[in-house]
Amino acid sequence: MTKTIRVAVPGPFPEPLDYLVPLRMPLPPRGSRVRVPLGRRELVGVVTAAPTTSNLPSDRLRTIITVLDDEPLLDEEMTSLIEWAAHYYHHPPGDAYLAALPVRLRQGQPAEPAIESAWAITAEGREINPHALERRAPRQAALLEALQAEGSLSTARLAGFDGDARGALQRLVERGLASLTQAPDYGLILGRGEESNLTLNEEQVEAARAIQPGPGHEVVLIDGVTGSGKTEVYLDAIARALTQGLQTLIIVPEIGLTPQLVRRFQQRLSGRIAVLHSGLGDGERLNAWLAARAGEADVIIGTRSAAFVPLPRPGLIVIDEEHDASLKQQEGFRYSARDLAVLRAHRLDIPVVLGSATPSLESLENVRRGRYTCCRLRQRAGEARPPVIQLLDMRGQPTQDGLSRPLVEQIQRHLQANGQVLLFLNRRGFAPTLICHECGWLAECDRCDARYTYHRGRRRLQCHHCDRDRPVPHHCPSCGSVDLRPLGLGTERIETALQAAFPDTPPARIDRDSTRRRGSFERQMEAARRGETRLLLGTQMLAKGHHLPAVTLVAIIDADQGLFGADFRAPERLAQLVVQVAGRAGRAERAGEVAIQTHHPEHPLLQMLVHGGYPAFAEAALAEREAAGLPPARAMALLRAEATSREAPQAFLKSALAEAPHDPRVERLGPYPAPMERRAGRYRAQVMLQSDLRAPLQNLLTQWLPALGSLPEARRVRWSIDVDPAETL
DNA sequence: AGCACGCCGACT
DNA sequence: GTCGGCGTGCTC
Repeated sequence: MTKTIRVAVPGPFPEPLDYLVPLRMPLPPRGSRVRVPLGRRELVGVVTAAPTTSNLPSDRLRTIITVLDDEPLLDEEMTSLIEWAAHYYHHPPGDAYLAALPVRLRQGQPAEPAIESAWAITAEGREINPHALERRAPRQAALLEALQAEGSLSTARLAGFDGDARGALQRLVERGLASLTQAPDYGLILGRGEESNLTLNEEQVEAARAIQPGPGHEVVLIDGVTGSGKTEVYLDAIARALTQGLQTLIIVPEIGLTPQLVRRFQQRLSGRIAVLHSGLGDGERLNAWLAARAGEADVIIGTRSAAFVPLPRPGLIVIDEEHDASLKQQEGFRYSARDLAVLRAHRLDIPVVLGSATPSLESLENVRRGRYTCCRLRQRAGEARPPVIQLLDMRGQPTQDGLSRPLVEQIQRHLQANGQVLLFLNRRGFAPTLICHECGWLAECDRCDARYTYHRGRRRLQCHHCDRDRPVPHHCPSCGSVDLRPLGLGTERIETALQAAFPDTPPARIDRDSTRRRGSFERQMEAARRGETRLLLGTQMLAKGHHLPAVTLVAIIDADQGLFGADFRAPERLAQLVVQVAGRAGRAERAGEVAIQTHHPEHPLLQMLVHGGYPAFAEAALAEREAAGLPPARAMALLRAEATSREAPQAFLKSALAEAPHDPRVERLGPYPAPMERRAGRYRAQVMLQSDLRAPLQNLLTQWLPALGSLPEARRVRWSIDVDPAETL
């Protein structure tokens, strides 16, 4: 009798599909991969169950092609985590399963690490004096000497020897002096476990004490101002996990996973470290993942997708910069790495640490409700004093390409005092658009409800919302005038203005355009760290986690764009940005200054930040969300739709809403057009669902969504659901 | 999602 | 007469 198994295959299937396993094959257990036929394709899927019966008659079931893993690739903890996430985020389980695996495993390649060949010294080889060989076989002698010193030589190491090293080694093998060995190469980094030269201060000791790796679940929020040494607290806790023989998973935002951070972990921790980031090749990713699964890696540092790394001996999970929006996947399987990590820690019964200088309102709300323990770190290292924030009122001020007089003078002062200045503007290019001075024509993208950004260096107009890129017109397409002028501010323009204002201090511009080349971002930051660059200017990239100890002045060129954003989280983002950027200043003995240029100095958000800092802002923002009935006070989900016609998304959402089960506890808003209705040639609209409690909203979605696919209007749109959206755009 | 089938328009 | 456009439907 043949057996039936349930297989999660990639595709829009709400449930795994059933297949037969022929008698000659071993029955693959839950969590192992199989290759299966689907239509006329062959796919890799993950076994989720071995049911006794199928919903379909067995003559309609097809037979699996091969069993790819005899042992489960994913243990029960992983399979149930993935299934929970697929259910919670209303994403097809097959896609969720495959998204959780490294590409190579998704493609059906064996779950085996790279094998490294190496030549090892034999007992006999140790006894021989290499010089005895020297005359007739100098190459063998050199290699034997190296083998005696190093124990073994990897293939890569052979490059350091002259001539035919392989041949000479072969000779040594024949003489029984060396042997060819094969060992898995997980590509792990070996920690050096060096002692710290600084001791934890009182606050840090208390925070570290709140984190007890190993059995016992607790969520610890480390609310620590920049420079307060959050990382030292992590390192202390990770070191204790290591001594207990337990693994630590550290999740950091994409931009925060720098070589600098990895070096620091390597220097201070004593275990074997696996790093998982986007720059890795498929093979390296697979190795790191397998190292974690095999328990070979003691510490795993990774970005969002590392939330799905298997941990056979888990002891601790750390989420750094827990407020960062990049921890939420923005398309496809829209999971939050932070929320999943907290869930995992709960299920594994281990502690999880959330760290941030500007915690998310979600986490602060959890602290308020007593779900999370909060440790505050207010003391900055080296007695550095908190920066002084001041608002520069731009109203009626003459400006030179966005720089007001007072700001120019302030920069001057800092440069003369041998300080370092960092200017921040969250818009790259020269100007956000080009305008005709004669008729007012604006360079607008024809595929988006947005303007072209003028890039003067490249002499192009570029749309930052789609891939459009075109030459700058010589004259106005509307009236023919040649008087086309840049309108608004971008980093290129500020760079020009700085060059003019400070001819003796060349500015370094750091944005996506200037750091396109591989490694150039790191190089520029390194130059800044050494103090070679005194004047830095850049976007978001500049704000995150890079230590620039000599910065004395930080300027935010334009705070106004963040004050009036369409997204309800825009103020939160601005506040976080201001605080993070401000944290770059005054880390050494000098107190830093922060200058914020704005046309709305009286704005309550800015006032709050200047006078009460982030805690005051967060408290006010939480109260506001409560009053407005927005997250984290209430649960939210977004049904989005997009199509090439303006009507189709609206029509789909309308009939979708008509199908929605009625529940007075779930509020519905819309359909309404997305804040930027047209993007990359597609019109977008959405429906917002909100509820005081998660459960009714979840239940409604569970009942509602399966029916949406069969709506006639659904075929004219691309639609998706976003649970706990990070952005409502 | 991917891939077939099928039914209408312009072309070697 | 065919090549190919993308609407429609299915995959255990």
